[in-house]
Amino acid sequence: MLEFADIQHTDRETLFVEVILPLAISKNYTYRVPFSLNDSVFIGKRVVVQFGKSKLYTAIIAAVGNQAPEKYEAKYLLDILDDRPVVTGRQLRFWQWLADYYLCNMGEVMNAALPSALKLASETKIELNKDFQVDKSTLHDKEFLITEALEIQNELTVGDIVKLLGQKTVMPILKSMFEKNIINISEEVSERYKPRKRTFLTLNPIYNDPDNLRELFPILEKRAPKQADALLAYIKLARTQKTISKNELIEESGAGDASIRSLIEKEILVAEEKNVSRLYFDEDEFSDNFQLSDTQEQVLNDIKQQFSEKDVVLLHGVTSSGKTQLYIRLIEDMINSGKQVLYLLPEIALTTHIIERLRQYFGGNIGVYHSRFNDNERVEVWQKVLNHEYKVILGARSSVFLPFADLGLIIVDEEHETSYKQFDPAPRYNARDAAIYLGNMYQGKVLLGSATPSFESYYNARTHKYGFAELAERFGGVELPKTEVVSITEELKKKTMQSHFTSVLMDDIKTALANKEQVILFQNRRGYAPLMMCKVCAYTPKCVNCDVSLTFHKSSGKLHCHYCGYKEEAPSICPACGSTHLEYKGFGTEKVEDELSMLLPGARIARMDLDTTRSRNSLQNILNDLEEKKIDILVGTQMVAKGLDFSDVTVIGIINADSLLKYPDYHANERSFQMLAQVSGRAGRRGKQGKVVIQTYDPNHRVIRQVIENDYKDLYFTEMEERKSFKYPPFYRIINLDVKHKSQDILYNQAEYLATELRKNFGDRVIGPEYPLISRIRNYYIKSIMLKFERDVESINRAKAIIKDVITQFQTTKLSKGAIIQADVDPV
DNA sequence: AGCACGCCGACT
DNA sequence: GTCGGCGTGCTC
Repeated sequence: MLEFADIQHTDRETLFVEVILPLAISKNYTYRVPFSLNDSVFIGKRVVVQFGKSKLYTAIIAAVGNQAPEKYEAKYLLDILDDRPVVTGRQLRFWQWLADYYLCNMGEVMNAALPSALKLASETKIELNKDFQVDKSTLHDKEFLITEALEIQNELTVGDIVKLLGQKTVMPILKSMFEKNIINISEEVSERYKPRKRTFLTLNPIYNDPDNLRELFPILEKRAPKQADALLAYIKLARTQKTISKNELIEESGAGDASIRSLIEKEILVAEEKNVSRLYFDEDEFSDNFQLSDTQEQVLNDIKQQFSEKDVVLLHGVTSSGKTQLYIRLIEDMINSGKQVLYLLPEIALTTHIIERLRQYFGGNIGVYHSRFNDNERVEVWQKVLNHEYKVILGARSSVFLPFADLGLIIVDEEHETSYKQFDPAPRYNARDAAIYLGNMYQGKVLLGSATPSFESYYNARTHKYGFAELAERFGGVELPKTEVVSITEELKKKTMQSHFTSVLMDDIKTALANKEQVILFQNRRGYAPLMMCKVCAYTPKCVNCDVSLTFHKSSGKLHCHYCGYKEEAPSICPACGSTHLEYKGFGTEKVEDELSMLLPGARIARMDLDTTRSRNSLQNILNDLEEKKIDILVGTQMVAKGLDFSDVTVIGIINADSLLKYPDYHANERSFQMLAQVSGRAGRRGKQGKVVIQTYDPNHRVIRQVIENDYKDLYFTEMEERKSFKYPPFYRIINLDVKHKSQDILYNQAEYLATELRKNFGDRVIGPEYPLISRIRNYYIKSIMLKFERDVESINRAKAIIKDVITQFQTTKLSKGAIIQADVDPV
């Protein structure tokens, strides 16, 4: 802490800083800089400030000035945490853009951007005042309890005391105890980042002389064979890597810690303790160069060519076309020109072999960043990006926030993935879109890659806003899967259906099983049956919160709401008329699994949907089982489509394509279509051509017809061909708004009000709030409004201004403190 | 986000 | 009467 005298008795200029606090508040706050820190204030450094009554926060300096605020007395800055800024000016501009674009506060962006180890918040610590003896008999019960606890524990946090007393409001008690001098209350901030230490071993230089080494071995082998083993292992390791840690040696040699310690005592090995990175990297040189196929080579040149004119290029490459190899070439080019590369992947893909594959190529140059890393690891990556130690970052969506110095290229793989969008806490950003802006800030290039590009990106490519490149064949000449459309109606007529399975699909499944190959069946509904209905009075159980019918789950025996999670016991008699004739309509994955196991008793069937993957490791377990061929048939929802590499799946069955293709809403239809294409892309690997069986009641559906007419080529590919000529409606940009409030009535008014305001400007482009249903999550009712535009930036900005205005109105009217929780726009 | 203040109902 | 609930407003 600084002394009062320090401030008063210097005659230098008084500085003020504006800081970003890691809170959901709309303004930056101004603090006065003590003279002692005048030389060290700098934009982007972290500082400690007191905000509110007692809390200390880590804030980021956003601006420095010398103008004293007029309306209030600024508090002093308490401390500066960094010698050098941890956040660059460019990052701060990126944060500002993100906050504006996604309608949130800078503090919220800061929370998402900084690894939490860099944001220390204070812990309120309570201790006994040792200079003061209390007469315990004068204390109230609660005060007595706290005093007793402190005598044993020395130090408690506010949280501890809440638990101790079993009541929520403890501050008044603490306050009075502080005033009575019984306790001390202190706020402490502590650095949470701790470097990791490791012992490294080197051979005593004497033994670099082979003669000395040769003398040593027989002695060791006789007296201490374990030590000899260890030494041998060391020499073996030293051939392939520069540094050898103690742990590695123990693992390699099978010798114990003791043997290695005696080697150190005998001065054969030299131990040295070093701060070590928590991040794995090996020093292996890049593996032998692979060869690009002619097609790949062409496409690579095509992309480079387009980068000379366009900042963003969309690469549409069918599954297994070798996109990653193109990425590697582009990354190599960037590294050679000294620039950094950001390689974005959806969360789920980061668990796979991609990381390993890239590490092989780029060794210590590559950093991996995602949310499963612990905080210390994340800070290390952050620092290494800041210090230019990493040239390539492989990461999930949050890696767009890393402090790049010179970003030359961003690759967004699986560009269409919805997991690039953050939903729950603000900022509700889409990393793909943010990456495009980021690329622009650094004057770098952005490559969007996907086997099933999102429709927005595809549109942008088609209108020449983005460049476009195509990889239309699979790498290594593997054939694309053959697609067969089967009419359920026909098979019903011929009476060849078995439960939900056509004879065609059944035969294919049986053939696959006979060949020890695997099958994936896709049914985009979980549960057993999505609807229960009384045969007599047509009563359907509905969710008490949301306006949807409840889905029957056989595993729980309950009716579930898929919107809000509400559950109730499935009735055995109709609650409306008392009839016992209740029937289940439609079917979900549970039922498919159920019926299939009756038809194919020998097959090992597993199910993959939200219900079976809810617990931590279950998804991984299912994938492992599939990999190890412990599963013959996997029944699943859209989850089975998500970029997973299944080894021996040769047959994909779409149980009912109509459920995907008949949404009333154009956008939902697009998404379903994409899903269909993604699922189909999973068929056939490792030299085997796959087969996709699409079951439908409606073989005349546009999409289905197209599959047939296009000679069973890759489904998505043909659809995209179709779209080139814009036979189908133009693409919309959408603003999605979710309004939430605890009271249903107020929510309704708010949603109506917002919609009315927007309608004044945009008329019938505003959809809702009647469109989707009110849903209820925890204590909040949520209602969605949608705004559709033909692509027109000016309208979007106007709409955003109106939305911002309404948000402020909501915040300032006492009537309703509901918030617009989401406002999401396509990239501009 | 915290935390205080103020208003209300329900308990020793 | 006060304890504790919750809504509202403020924090440089």
